[in-house]
Amino acid sequence: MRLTAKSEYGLLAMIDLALNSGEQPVSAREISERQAIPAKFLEQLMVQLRQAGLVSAVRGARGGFVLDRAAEEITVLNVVEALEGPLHTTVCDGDRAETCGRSGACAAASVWKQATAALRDVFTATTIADLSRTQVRLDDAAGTEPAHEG
Amino acid sequence: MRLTAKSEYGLLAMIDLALNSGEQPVSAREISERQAIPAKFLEQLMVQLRQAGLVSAVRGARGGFVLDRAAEEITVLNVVEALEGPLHTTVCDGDRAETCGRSGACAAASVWKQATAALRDVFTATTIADLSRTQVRLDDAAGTEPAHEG
DNA sequence: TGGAATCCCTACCAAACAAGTATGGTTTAC
DNA sequence: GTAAACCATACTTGTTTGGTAGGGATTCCA
Repeated sequence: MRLTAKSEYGLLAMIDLALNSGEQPVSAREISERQAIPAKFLEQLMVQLRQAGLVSAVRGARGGFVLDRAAEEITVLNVVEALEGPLHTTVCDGDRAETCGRSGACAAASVWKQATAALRDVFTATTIADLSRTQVRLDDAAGTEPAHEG
Repeated sequence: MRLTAKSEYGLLAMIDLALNSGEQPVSAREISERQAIPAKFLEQLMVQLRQAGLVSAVRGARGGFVLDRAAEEITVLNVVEALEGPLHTTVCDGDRAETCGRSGACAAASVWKQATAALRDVFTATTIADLSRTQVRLDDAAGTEPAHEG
């Protein structure tokens, strides 16, 4: 239940990959420059995305990353959980659940559960493909420097 | 977009007040003992709840707190925002919104907006009265030490 | 009148976390 | 064999979390 810059950067990176990786992989440096993400920080995120099975890495010169499945098959939830860990309630959880005495039988807990479920719904309903299309549309409308080149 | 122990404690305190304050106000110490919340920490939260206009304080001996309006009229969002501040997006916000270049025209931002809206919906749909009824039902079903006495 | 209970206020603190930075190793194309 | 890239680990700096400490100010009650 905690969203940080990691999730934002992660989404931007995944959108960038969806839009720019064709035959060739896209290097972390390219993404970092295009999306204005600190290079070394992005490197760490790419490792997590790889470990989560969302991207594949190509090592060595001319290496980089490619999406490991179709952008339609990667949800925002996949990216967020890869970077922030499983989306759980944060509150009324773990230790507290026992120390408060009413293990599970707590009215407050139901609200947190609903909140988590609502977030999960939103994050599951949107894919990287959706966001890529949205981004292209926004870039074209603005006529500014696009995040995609080809 | 960040939920901490404050919100949990705050909800428990509000439910406790709804269930236990009749003619007499309920002291922070009573709440702290019944709900297993550190006493001095709860005191701070009660100040915030008072400043947000959710509870009224009665000072001096035999003093305490009472809800400032009907439990039906106090939403979870009221309590959460009183304790955590306004419910905004955390990510793609503030500085970042400018530095990333695409001021507003960012596909990722739309997801965070939807997420915040979804949370707001959940928190607005539930009142302290709802939670109090739920808590009574849970306590009765469990047959354990209840959080209400009258 | 004087405790004692209670809210009120400010300050302080340790641990965890966020968001990077630094350094170097390993793999691969050219 | 060198440069480009990923990979791994450790460190840093500032903020937040979840409290604690210590003393006020107010009010009931004996």
